[in-house]
Amino acid sequence: MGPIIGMSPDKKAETPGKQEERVGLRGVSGGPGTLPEAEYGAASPLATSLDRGSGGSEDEELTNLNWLHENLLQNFTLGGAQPSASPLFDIEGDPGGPLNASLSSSSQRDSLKSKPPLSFSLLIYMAIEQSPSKSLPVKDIYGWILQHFPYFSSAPTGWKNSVRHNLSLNKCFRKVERSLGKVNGKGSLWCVDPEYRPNLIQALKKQHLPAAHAFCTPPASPPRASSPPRHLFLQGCSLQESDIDAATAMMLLNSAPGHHHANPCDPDSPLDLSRPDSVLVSSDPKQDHNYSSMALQRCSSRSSSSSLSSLDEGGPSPGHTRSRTRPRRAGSEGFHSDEDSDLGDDRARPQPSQHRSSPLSSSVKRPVGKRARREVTAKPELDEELKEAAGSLLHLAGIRTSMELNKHSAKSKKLNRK
DNA sequence: TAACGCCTAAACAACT
DNA sequence: TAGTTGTTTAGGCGTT
Repeated sequence: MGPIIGMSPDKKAETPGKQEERVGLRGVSGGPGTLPEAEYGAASPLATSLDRGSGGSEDEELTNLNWLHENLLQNFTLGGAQPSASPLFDIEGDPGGPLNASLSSSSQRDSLKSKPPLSFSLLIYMAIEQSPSKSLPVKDIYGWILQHFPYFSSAPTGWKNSVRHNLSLNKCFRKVERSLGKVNGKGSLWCVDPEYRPNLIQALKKQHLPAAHAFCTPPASPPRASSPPRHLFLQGCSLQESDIDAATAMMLLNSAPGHHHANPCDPDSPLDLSRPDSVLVSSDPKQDHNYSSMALQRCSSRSSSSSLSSLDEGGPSPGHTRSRTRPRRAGSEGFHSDEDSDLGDDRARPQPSQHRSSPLSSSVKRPVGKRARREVTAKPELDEELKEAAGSLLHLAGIRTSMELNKHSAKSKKLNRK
């Protein structure tokens, strides 16, 4: 998994030195966008023990960890509303957070200059999810990315093209008609298709899980420089998969009816935490290294064998091999569902561009029926279940992480004695 | 080696 | 008219 890495700024030589001027994320001026100030200006409750105890030998890893730490966790925190309210943010017992100290390290400066090891799909997803309305115009997506990833501020404008390309091509994102979402301004609002949100979440998890494990268990061989950790390094090395699941649940909590803002795409269908398969968690280690749509399809297929999955209704269907038979160009990016299967084999064949470039194509090509089906899951009585489930996960994450921290600190003491 | 995922660039049309 | 937005195509690279 490293197309991003492969196209690192080093290769492209797209990292001018002016990045140094805006090392701190908080130093980035408020971007355009509708994001609340809390998302940008929140203090750093996330300083990890690693930030403080970073050794020079781990600089390579810390660069990436800090990158994720700084760029994602501090901002992608359950909507960014109250980051410090989460157990995951408090367990360090350092509410203030040595952000400045952290940012003073050269590794973090480097991390901010590095291209984020996340696909544009996930960047867009995070941007949209962090927006109060769960929808953003392209310009605000630009702004969010610029805000959180200063790398792009000095990168050639091609990345914007890539963003638009992703929005258009990636089925995870839906365009909201201007009449619904935005009266003024140019362009449409973009939101995350709730049907694909589990996929995106899964992808997000797949980004960080492998390395999280790798960090919990010291790697036998030094990590390759070309493949930095792609994970959300939550609270140092003490995270386990369940913790990250909890973190994901926290993230999802932001989408819960009682917590999330109106989603123009699907205001009534938050991710159903009461359904364990809503968040596709794979236990297959192989899938941890692949957040591709195929992996997700396999994953959903697997999970669907034991229970009814939301993706079973609207997502990839078992044995669906569309992406293999279809020219990869047609929607090769992003996460696929059986949306295409709804259309039959028509989509399995190359289609003239005229079909897709229809003025109404973007709004018509997405089946409406599935929306109605999904609404069934959005029962008001599920709200409490959602909250309880997420709360339990939060609690579990906090306790577990604290326990792990204690273990970790005890281990550190042992080492210090030696 | 092929398939796949992702990124990048480019072109074009539509819109503001 | 210029800039932005959205769509599409093509090609390259890395991973599996």
